[in-house]
Amino acid sequence: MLNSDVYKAIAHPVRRDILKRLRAGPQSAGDLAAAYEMSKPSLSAHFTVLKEADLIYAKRSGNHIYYHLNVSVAEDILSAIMDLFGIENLADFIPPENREIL
Amino acid sequence: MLNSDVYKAIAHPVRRDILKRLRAGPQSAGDLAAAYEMSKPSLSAHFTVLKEADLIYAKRSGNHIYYHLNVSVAEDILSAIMDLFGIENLADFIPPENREIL
DNA sequence: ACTCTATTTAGCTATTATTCTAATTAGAAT
DNA sequence: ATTCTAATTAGAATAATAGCTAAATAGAGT
Repeated sequence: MLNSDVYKAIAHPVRRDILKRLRAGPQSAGDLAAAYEMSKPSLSAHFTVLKEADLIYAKRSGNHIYYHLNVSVAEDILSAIMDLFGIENLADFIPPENREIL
Repeated sequence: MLNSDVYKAIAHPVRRDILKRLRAGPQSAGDLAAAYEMSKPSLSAHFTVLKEADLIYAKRSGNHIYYHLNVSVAEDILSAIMDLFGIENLADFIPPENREIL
């Protein structure tokens, strides 16, 4: 089941932006910090929230810490939100021009 | 675009539960209040948050106020979250046993 | 062992969220 | 017009979030 902290984690715009940045691949805490007008400790706190929600995970390499997006929870979030709205037929949400992928 | 308040709105378990209840159809504020061990004013505050996020809307009938789920924002939320995780192929998230619906 | 760099933890303050009780509003019905 | 019911708004207390600076930790390199 979906970690309930996920909802709180994605409630903050900076944390959502961090997730988007990590889509392109892992990034170090410092690289991420450079992207925001915010102190490193504040960013670090956001990393902690995202980690506790299991949305990212950290790997140390040397004295850098690289954060990775945990894509595996995405499916859980999507189905939880579909459940929230009682959406059963996911196909309705695939735009017509993409339907041939099936 | 998706109202940014949506994320905060669904961050609270009671508010998520309210949405789930409204899937079955509109319900009055009082009926909803009866379902929670919480004062009516507190529930009312949650309704306000959900309204501001455009997730529900109210219709008065007599001296009851009926809350309706705003299903039309569901698609927006789903695509925003897919975007968050860089998911492009939604079909990957339809379980095999449901794929014949397409 | 010392130092340098990267990052986190600690401690603090300000803001926002959540809850309550009491008071108010809105409409219906007598 | 008064009263009853349904729901909200007002006001206050407490808890949680988010930001900062300063201090601590972890590992790499000298």
